[in-house]
Amino acid sequence: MIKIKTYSISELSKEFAVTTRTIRFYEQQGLINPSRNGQTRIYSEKDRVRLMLTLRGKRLGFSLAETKELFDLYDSTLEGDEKQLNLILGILNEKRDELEQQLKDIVKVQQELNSVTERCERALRDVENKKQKSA
Amino acid sequence: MIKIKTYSISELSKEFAVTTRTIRFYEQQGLINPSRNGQTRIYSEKDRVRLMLTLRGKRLGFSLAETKELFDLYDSTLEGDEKQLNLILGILNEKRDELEQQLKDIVKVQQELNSVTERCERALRDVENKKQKSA
DNA sequence: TTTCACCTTTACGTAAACGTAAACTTTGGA
DNA sequence: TCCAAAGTTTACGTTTACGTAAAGGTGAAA
Repeated sequence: MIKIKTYSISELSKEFAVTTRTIRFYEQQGLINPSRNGQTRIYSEKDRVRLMLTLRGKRLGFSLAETKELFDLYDSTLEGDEKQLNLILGILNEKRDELEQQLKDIVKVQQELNSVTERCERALRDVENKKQKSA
Repeated sequence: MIKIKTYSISELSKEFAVTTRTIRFYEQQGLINPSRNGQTRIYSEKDRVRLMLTLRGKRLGFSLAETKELFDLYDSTLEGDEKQLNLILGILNEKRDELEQQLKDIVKVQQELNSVTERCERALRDVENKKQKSA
């Protein structure tokens, strides 16, 4: 009998710093699929990974529906027919383009942040200089 | 008399592919500040840039409130005292960290997308092989 | 002059992503 | 044996970011 590591809802909630409400909500939206021991939810490693991926997606502004779509795509790659598989590849390419755009956006915002920081540091030096003079 | 380029709401709405409702909403939230000709809004280049930045922020999952905070920070760099300026620099550093995290997230998701794509292409080749055999 | 495009305000509606409260069961310790 | 901790379902509430009428002003072209 091989034992596979499982997790309780509170364990996952602590590990990822989200409420149990959030985790149950993700299940309701079809993002995770824990098994049950009676009423109690039991989370597998796969559930844990999907939770992690869901949260990572969130940080990138993915909606839960988008993330679920990707999960469903992934699951269907093992059984899809040719047309289905080509469709999936198309969607994956779209996502790839989105991510490319996001990368560009991030770089631009980083540059803007740097420019604001410089402006701020200049202003700070000006204040210092004034203090110097008035002393 | 120097003429400065201005924009109507529908011009901006077309350029950035958002509804006029969206643009007015952003104004209501304090993100842009068009002047008026009678009732009609007149957008300056600064308004246009802020709209652009707001939309870029959105693509990165920034809330309108967060973006507004950055705009306000930027505006206050020219008049802030020392304490204020240091506070701003602190917030900027936080944002920088967030962006770093986002960059890492993007790279990971890109890798995952690639892995799904490969899996998908393998499945596609398998289908092809089967077709070959049965022929 | 009237029609059309474009602008306005006001205001209720909505989807997403949870928060929060109520009411209940289950289970391992003191 | 009894309590506290952790689990459950149900369901209404909340915030964000707009959508979607409704009702009206304005200026130019036909």
